[in-house]
Amino acid sequence: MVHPRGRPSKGRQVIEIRRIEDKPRRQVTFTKRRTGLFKKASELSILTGASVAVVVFSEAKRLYAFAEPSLDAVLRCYAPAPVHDYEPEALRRAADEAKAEVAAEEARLRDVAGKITQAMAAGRRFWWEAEVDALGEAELPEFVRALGKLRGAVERRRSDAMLSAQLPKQP
Amino acid sequence: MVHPRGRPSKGRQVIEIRRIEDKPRRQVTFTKRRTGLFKKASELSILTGASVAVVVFSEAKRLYAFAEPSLDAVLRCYAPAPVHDYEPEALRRAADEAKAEVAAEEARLRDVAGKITQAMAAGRRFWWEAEVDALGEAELPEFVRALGKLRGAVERRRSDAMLSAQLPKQP
DNA sequence: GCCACTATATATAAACT
DNA sequence: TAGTTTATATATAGTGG
Repeated sequence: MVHPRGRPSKGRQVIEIRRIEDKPRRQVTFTKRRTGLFKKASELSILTGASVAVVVFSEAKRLYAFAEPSLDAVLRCYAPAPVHDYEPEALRRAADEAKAEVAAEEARLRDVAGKITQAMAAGRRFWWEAEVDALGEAELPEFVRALGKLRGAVERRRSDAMLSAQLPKQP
Repeated sequence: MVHPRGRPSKGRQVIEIRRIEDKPRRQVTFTKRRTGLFKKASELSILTGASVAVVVFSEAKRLYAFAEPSLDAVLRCYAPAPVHDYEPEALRRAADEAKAEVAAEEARLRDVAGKITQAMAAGRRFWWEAEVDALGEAELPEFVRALGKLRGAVERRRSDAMLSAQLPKQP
């Protein structure tokens, strides 16, 4: 990089906040700012304990999403604490009760989730004017793949916890 | 503001990205960064034409949301073009009918939107997880049907009217 | 709790690879 | 088409009103 005369870069320039007409520039800006937005969302969640969800639907109809707390964080809340054999009967009974409570709450939340699913699917269609067929699996963007991986992690974590706790298995 | 000695401010300090334990500081940071996040989301949408939705739940269980395009913006897309006085009677009648239909659907859709918000609030830890399950389904929720109906009706009426009025092009 | 301020950390537009 | 660099615009931590 030789810049014998003049500056090596013009540095960041002011841009008006309105649609970027130049397509390549728009694409680059989309990528950079989407990354930045997700980072900010993550930091907000971590710093303040808020739950944050961000969904971005590009002009190219690609879906990107971020949500915190992550599945892992949620699991830490819901996974039963390891129960050791040497624990007193009273403690174990308490743990069992807590577990039942968790299971009930989980079921309730899943029910809500079902309703949310429908609403979100419908809402996405509405807000972003996606074509009906765009809702198909033509593209399984990174978000979906990531969630699939997380799901795997969920099950691993659960079975690990149960093994170490020597608890009877759950669905 | 008198600071005869020492700097008037320490300026922005580096902070680790982890939970802020001091409650008042956490609250202030939440407000500032939430504002910043929404601004970034807005800019991303405007600059690149992407659709963006951001939902934040504070620890205090308060809901903040941002969506672009907004419900209003989307409705503006579907609303029929303004009808001018010099337009033929047939066109104006069709446009009026379409407008009435739009108004009715709009009211209904607002109601659904409210439900979505509530559902998201209720299930904040699980909605994205639930969405994964929905991705394989080909079901058409009532919300989508309503939109399709609305759009179909508007377009049909517009083109019918255009034909009968023999107008050369759309606005 | 909400603005204003300042100094500084961070994000990013352009250029370039 | 994506990553790296540079200079600069923007966000924000800490402070006081």
